[in-house]
Amino acid sequence: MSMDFIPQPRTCPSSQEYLSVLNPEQRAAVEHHGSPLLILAGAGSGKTRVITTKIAYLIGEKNLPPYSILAVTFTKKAATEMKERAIRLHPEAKNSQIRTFHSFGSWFLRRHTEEAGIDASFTVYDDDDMVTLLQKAVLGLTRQEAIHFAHSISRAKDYCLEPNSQQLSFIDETPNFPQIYQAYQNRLRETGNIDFGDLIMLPVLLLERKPEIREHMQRRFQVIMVDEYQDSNVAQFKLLQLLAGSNTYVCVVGDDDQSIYNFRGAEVKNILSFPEHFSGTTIIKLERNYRSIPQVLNVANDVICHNKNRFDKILKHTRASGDTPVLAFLDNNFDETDFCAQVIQNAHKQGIPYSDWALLYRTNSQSLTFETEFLHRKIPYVIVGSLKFYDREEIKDALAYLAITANPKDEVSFRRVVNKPSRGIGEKTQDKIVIDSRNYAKNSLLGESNLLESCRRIAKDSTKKAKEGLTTFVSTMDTLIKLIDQGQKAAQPLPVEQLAQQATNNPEISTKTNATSNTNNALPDEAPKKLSYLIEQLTLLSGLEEYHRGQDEISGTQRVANLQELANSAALYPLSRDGLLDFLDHIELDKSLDSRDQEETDAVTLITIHNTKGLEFPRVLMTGLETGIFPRSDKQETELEEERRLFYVGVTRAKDQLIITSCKKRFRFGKTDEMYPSIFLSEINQKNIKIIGEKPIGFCSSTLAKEGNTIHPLANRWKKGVRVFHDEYGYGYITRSAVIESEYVIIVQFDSGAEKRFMPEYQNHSLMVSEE
DNA sequence: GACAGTGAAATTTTT
DNA sequence: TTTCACTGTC
Repeated sequence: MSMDFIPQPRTCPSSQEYLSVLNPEQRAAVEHHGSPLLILAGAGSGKTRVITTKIAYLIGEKNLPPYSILAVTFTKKAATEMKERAIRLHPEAKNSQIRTFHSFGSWFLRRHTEEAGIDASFTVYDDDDMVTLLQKAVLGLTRQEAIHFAHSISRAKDYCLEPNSQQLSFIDETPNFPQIYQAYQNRLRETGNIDFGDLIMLPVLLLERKPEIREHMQRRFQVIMVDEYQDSNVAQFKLLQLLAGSNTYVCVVGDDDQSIYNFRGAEVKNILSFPEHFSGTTIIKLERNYRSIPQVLNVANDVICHNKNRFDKILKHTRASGDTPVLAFLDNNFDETDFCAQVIQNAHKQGIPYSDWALLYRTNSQSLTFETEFLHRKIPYVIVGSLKFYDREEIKDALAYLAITANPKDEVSFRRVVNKPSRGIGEKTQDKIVIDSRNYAKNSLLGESNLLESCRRIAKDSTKKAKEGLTTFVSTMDTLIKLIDQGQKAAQPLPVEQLAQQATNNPEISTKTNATSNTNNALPDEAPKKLSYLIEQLTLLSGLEEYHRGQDEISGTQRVANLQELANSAALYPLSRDGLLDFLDHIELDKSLDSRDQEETDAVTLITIHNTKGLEFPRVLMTGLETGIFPRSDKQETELEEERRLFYVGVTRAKDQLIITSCKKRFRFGKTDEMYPSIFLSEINQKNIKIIGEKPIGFCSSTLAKEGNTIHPLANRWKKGVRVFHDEYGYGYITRSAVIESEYVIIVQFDSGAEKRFMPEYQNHSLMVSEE
């Protein structure tokens, strides 16, 4: 991780200084000790400040060893920022564990691979890899089904449910789901690798079953803090419980209004029931918002108060008055792109830096038009979170070669590249090799299977073409493995020191720090021993480069350049097994981060709203506020409430300026769809927002009648849930009704998927209540 | 086993 | 519009 390279500030504030900037509640939270602590912190109330200050305070004032502090959060970006800020307050914080939950899981498992029954050089399978493996573990699944079950398995792991759990039906009611899960799990263990869910679940199981590991961890971490606690899932909650010994100080921070990951297994009840699980809990509320101007908070409050399932709380504003947020109605998404670009450029002319701006959207796909336009206008931007780079075919291929180099049992990566570029090794041959490897593992006393060994065996009685192909592949892999092992040898001298250091009570000044210094002190060998060298060799030897060079010429892509960039990004890692694993971890757990260490550039941030959690920006453009996009669907009340919380999160990112856009038309799937304003827009009180552009017909902020209260003459016949038929659109249900400027309006969700708005009074016979 | 041609589906959100 | 999974032919 990049954090090891963050320059330390010349001067650090004294504890007097950093405590004096806190308000009484924040200060109480920092100084609190002796019982579990739950901090209920509204948006922008300075909770990251509290956590980082608390870390500095514990190290500086309470003389706690930095490595005994564990602070976890959810997104990599938030973790990085937390670490940076903590280090600014106290340089020793660099030796504290400040990580995402998943990277903590990885850290933990790397130290306990044997007990966990996984390969010492394990890598992490992503969702795609899960699907590939599942299709091989359970034959006959279509891709769709495999995606479905892979999803269910992930959910099961979020709840820490094993294949034999009685509660699995709660996740997926398919009768043979437990068998499918079990088959997948067996196959996964055969590869020696793990998936994302395992990063949390395996540590939990290990801590449950191995008292000595648990006790060691509980001694190790005297303080555990969790940020964004409202988004923890059951497995993460269990992990926290197991890590916390009787003497561990536990402090969690969260806000139920910002819970936006329920779809991924997050349980708001974790935060609600925290005091029950940690007896004697002290609760501190942070209700003063320091981030946003009052006008922004008004908009946020207008909307969030429409949620029924929430604690009533008051966000008190502390800042001086600013500009009223703007709601811009635009004709179509190209106008939207233009408008946003224009706003940013105009501001730039007046001296407002690009980096003041964040452009928010609901789905990653929305970023594309902005990217094109910004490139065109030469507006610098950075994209956060889209899998852009690491999701590219050529990059995934190269990474698969690397994964096999690390772990030759990696079936998924093996299948991905054994025949790429084409070597005449089809699926049949692949199956043979994998089966051979699995049989070997079962029959051999050694128990170690190895796909490369199996390739050699199978090659013997294969057709000429396949034989040649296999030989080429195996010799490529052999060379790569030799390279990395030579590198490892070169890096030997220091790991001894590392062991010595571990003996002294400070187990992991991360392997990386040492490994990096290894390279610097490396043996006086010829070439510089960087991991980039391995990647360069890989792309050449495997034939990937040549293959993609051809592709580049045909379709004008940049694939060879991308491969080179991947190699460059590995320059910070040593050519060794540890270096390779670090690199792969870094990529797998941190796809959001740009491969280049983010230089301080003046650029607009393009980001999904989910990814903004924990971040703030001086100026925010929130785009695509249209029904069907945001909220995506309003089928279910609970889902709508989560979308509303997401809106709340987006709005409360803004410090000084907020602009919201909504289009009447949107071009997608090769055609233009008519769009309607998001329901959230009508929940904003008229006096709190400045509307520009032509209002869509029938739109009026904050006069949309609440459901059930409608007393319009038409309300009885045309009410929510009624089945209707339309001449053109067919059958559908009324999903919403309202009185808008004294007109009765309904929204119909048609079976065809279309969603339309009608005024029944004027529909005559094209729309009627179905007698079906 | 490779490849060209087809038809249908596609956009949640993340580690 | 683009992409990807599936089918049939060589």
